[in-house]
Amino acid sequence: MESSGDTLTACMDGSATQATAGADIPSSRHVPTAIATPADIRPAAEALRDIARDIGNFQVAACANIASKMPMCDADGNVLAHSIFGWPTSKEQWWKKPLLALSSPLPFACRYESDPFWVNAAGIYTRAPNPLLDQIDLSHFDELVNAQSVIVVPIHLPFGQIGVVSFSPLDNGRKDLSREFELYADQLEYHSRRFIGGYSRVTSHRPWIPKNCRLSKREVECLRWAAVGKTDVEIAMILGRSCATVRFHIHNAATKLEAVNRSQTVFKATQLGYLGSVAAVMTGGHGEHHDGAMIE
Amino acid sequence: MESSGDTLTACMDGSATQATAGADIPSSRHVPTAIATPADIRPAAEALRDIARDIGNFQVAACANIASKMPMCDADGNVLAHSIFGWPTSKEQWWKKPLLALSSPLPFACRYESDPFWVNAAGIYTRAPNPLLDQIDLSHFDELVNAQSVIVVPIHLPFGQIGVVSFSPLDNGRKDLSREFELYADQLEYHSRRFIGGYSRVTSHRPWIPKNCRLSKREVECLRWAAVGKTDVEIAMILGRSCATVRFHIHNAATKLEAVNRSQTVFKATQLGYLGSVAAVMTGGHGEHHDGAMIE
DNA sequence: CCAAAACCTCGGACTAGTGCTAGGTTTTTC
DNA sequence: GAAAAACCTAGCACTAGTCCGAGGTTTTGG
Repeated sequence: MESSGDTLTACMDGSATQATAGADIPSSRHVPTAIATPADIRPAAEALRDIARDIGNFQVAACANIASKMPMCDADGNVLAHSIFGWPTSKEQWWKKPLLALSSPLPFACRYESDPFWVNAAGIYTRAPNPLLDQIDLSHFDELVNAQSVIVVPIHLPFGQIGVVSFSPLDNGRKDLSREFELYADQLEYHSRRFIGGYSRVTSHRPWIPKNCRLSKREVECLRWAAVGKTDVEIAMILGRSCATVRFHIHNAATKLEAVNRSQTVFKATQLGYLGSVAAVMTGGHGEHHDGAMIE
Repeated sequence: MESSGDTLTACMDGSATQATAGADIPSSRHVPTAIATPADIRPAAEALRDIARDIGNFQVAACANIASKMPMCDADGNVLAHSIFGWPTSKEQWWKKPLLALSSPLPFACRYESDPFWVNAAGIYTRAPNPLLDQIDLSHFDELVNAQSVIVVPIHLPFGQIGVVSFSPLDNGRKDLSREFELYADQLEYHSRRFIGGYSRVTSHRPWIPKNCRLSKREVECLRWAAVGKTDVEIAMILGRSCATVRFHIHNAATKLEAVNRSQTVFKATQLGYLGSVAAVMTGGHGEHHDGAMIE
């Protein structure tokens, strides 16, 4: 209990509230779950494990990218789930069952929510209502998640990457985590974010360099409609331009993003947040009540 | 100074560190920057403004979606930048200049980084190195950002939405925020995240419901290659399958995601994190050293 | 254990959509 | 007022999407 408590006091409260009064703060605050180099992964994972245990007797499960089945490993290639977080090493399909909670409804919920939440077989409990989570199928919760309940921290990262850290009570059988969630969600979120963010930074090299990717207004406008499935002809009608013009703009955007075709252009533009979210609302909508153009 | 100090002590430290010892914690901790309903937007913005001022005499600038030029407004339609954050109301192109810091290099940096950072004309300073930020052009920093330096909190949200909150010193002329960043980044990040996250939740309705969007392994595999610009023929060669099979899988994925063509399929799959990040590394790469398949 | 339901593998032909090259026009910038 | 962007247009070769079809394999559920 002391390890997590001290750390948090130091990094989240103590320094900040007194600083304007001129208190002397150590210039390099050590956050145990932060990761700067691959060598930090193991100690950071251990720190996260200890914090979770001390706070509420939780077992940790972490995934840096819900799109990948690659397990998280330390600098020497040891799987964190086994070597640190204490999940059993079942020989076959070890990643399917025990890599925890990630089998089914949890990653789905993470796609739709950025705030921490907690789950049991009866529902998903968020701090603020999110209708999208109500549609998630929890019918096989018990089998898919090795616990009666679990606290989940979704972590949305650049380039469309989604990570997740889940905390399940070692005292199995607990079905209500509302109190723990209320108390510890902020801390768990903070450390999870540091951990997953740092891990992603040091492990995934992204050599992609869209040098001059300053898309123009028209280009984004066309891309936006293309992303929601409109064809050249439709976009041309919507924007009141010729079909060829639409193609020109999209081709220009592709050049700037160093993409070879329309799909890759949409993909890269989405990853970079050019089409973010607003387009989603248009999918089922009637257009016209959208935001209009965007920052050029 | 008292308002922010008290609040932070209560919500981030006090409760957490003592809870395991059984201290009695109020069941509903009030976070002033949290937003549950549209009516909360205004008080939350005021709280954020006050916190920023009290902490380090900062002025706030916020954008819930860097892809949209729509300004953030309260429930009555008042632009927060003017009515609360205190930015001047220039008649023409008000959103271009003063909405401030958001004009140029800042949103770009937010696309590549999920951790808070601070910037001046000489560079971008992160807690951990990020090569992608070194390529950003800061040559016109002074004109584009109405300050000599600024602390930036990027906020990555579901559906590929990217928001940002920036804090610029009211004491203009300050060029070094390293100390302030060290001390306050965590707090600023916490409140910014609550504010932007809550704002996005209550303002953007996303009626999109991909009911059964459980993509199969092959489907994601094909989509992944399609997203990086491979044609059907290329994907067929890569996977050792026929061209018809590749089309079958991608068409199936499109059906599940309720997409009408390939571009929209890639778009939706990207928004949902199915193609996240891993594919980016393949763009400039030589394939094969990728993660392989993904969770089905 | 069997059956149903997914999933996966293929082929061909036709239509709609896209990529690309080569221009011209308008607007912005210096 | 010239240069540089950005914007607009057109036609042709190619690619992707659709519709038709056939079968095999793995999961699911009774």
